[in-house]
Amino acid sequence: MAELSIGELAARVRLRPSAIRYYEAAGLLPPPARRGGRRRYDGASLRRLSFIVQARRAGLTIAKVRRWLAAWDAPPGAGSPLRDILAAELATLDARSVEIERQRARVATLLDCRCTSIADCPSL
Amino acid sequence: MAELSIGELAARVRLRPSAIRYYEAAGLLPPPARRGGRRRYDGASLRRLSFIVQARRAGLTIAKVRRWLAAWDAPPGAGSPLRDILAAELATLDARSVEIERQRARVATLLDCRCTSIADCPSL
DNA sequence: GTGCCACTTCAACCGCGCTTGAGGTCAAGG
DNA sequence: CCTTGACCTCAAGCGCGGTTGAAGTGGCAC
Repeated sequence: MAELSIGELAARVRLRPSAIRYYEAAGLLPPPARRGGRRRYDGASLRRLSFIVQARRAGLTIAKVRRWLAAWDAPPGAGSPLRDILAAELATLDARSVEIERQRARVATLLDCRCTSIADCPSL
Repeated sequence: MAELSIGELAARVRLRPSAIRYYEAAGLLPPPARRGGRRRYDGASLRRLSFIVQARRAGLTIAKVRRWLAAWDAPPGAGSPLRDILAAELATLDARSVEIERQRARVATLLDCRCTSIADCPSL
């Protein structure tokens, strides 16, 4: 698995090649090595991409992921606000989590109560 | 608070009036009563809209919210798969929750480890 | 009456996150 | 040699979730 084509890489993270090219153009993935004009990826690319995919699935925007990776890629100690950025991300992740938990509670409530309309539900 | 204009209603849920008109056009909110051509909302509208806003903040798409409300609005017992739909929603909410928790763990890991690049992070 | 502001409709536009299509290249298999 | 298929670039298009702008109306204060 030393080297992967864009198609193989895409298959590993369940994306389409077009999405990977898009991420590259968006500055999330560095331009990879090429052979015969075609992109060749390695294990590091795969790990970075996996991280991006996870972040996207957790609801982060492309812009946030980019800022994040950029902070991470910056020379360590070069005044990078990495820890602040990460901490802020933790906070927004937690906020999302809270919203979801709230909605979950509402759904559970609706399942329990026998009211006939959301607008009239007494427990809402 | 018996009657609300669209602007007042919007203020209560921190939306813009345009978003409320959009929801109405999208079939999430029933066309309200009018006075002098202007929409007039009551407490039931407010509760329904609050529910919609919460659902959106929890990450549900407009289409899902619509299907959901539609199932809820259907005559009770008329073969409405309400409980199934709600159960499915619970599952997707839980799935989102898991993704977020995963990402949170990754972030925490990154904060802990001192690696210099995401691609090289040993604990990823 | 005359501002003025919130409201009305309708169509057009926007940013996001990709996907799709046109038109071309490259490498392998028969 | 020829086809097949994955790849390349670049531009355009799409679905979502609204926002914005134009052109007009309602109702209240002065």
